Amino acid sequence: MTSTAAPAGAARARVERAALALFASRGFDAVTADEVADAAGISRRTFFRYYPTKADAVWGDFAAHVDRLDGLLRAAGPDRPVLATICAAYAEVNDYGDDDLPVLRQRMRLILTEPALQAHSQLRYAEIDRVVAEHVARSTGEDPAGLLPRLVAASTRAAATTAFAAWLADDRTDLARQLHRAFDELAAGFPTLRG
Amino acid sequence: MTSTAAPAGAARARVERAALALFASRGFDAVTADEVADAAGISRRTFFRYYPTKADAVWGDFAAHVDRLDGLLRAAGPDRPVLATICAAYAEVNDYGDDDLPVLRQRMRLILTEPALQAHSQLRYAEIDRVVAEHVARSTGEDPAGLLPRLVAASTRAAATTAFAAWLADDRTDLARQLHRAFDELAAGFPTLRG
DNA sequence: AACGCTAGTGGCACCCAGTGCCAGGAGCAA
DNA sequence: TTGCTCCTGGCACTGGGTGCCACTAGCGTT
Repeated sequence: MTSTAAPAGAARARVERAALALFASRGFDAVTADEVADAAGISRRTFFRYYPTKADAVWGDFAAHVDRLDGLLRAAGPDRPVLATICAAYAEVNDYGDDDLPVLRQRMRLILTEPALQAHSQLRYAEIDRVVAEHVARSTGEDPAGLLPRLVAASTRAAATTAFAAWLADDRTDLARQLHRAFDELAAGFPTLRG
Repeated sequence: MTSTAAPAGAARARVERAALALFASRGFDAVTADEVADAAGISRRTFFRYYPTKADAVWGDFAAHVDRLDGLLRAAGPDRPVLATICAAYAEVNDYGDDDLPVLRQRMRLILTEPALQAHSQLRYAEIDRVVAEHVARSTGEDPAGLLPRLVAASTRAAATTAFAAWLADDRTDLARQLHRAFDELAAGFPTLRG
């Protein structure tokens, strides 16, 4: 594997691109794993070695994503408000270059739209929540399994996904702005509701 | 169907009880749909007519649940704070008698613990979010698809599920208290984080 | 050059969730 | 009895996911 004709992760990347394209054009359920494998030039069996489920092909290397988020949270100064730190970490982790933005849009549109992917996303979100809850626990000295860390993790993740949805619906605004809008509402206890 | 030997929904209830018991004792994935059907005394085919997926057998009549929530939100006075209304509605919908509490515990433990059910829950939560977001939209005059209604729906649902988790972890407190703790934190913008 | 080791690959068979189709059978009305 | 309707169960089929095994490519050893 170390150095075949193509570099190491090339096949994986090809699979991911093929999967995204097929799912986006024909719908997640209407595309079989065989078709994705064929389009990527590998066998069905190998496809399921790259990605344990069909849904995982949409997420790419999500573990690295979570690791980056974890690193950002651990590196954040303890003086900063916790919610601001989490918002900044979400924003930075999802700060793609202009070339990769269309891919991110396609990916998020699928995840937020297709029921099967929507369901699967909960499992991925749980990994994020774990990392965020641990950060809150470190910051406050509480048990990561306690109410507050879990609540902050779940709420901020709700804010993030809502921001993603708003960003998808409106092409003109950028993601960071939507994230800040959502987190500001959350941090202030939804002042708009009282107005 | 109108009146066979047993009342109409008896078979459905039997399926639900059998499913809950089997899933709780051996794990959701380790139990096949055939086994649940056998235990309930019906055929596999009929099982899938009662519940479209194996996971749905755990949720029982969830549509009625959502309808009740919707009714409570629509009936709430407009003078009351929105978050308080939502919290009260969540509490009332989940206010079971002492006899049914063990069933609720079993159900929620499965949903929050088993990965497959965790994933499936996202689809059910989406129905709740729709109803809550519409309520917020009615209260504020905004578009139900806008940022604020979606954000409030997602955040309050996060608070509710977190309260459920805390309730499951601690047998002594009741669910309503946990719901209020979580919603109070949320409504105040997590004051504990600043203390 | 021949040997063995290792790692990735693909084919095959299998299990299980979910679905479409069709053949009964129970109840009811005329 | 006949016809209609609704529920049920059996059967076959698709598709996701997995365990097993055989093959091959690369690489170091002798």
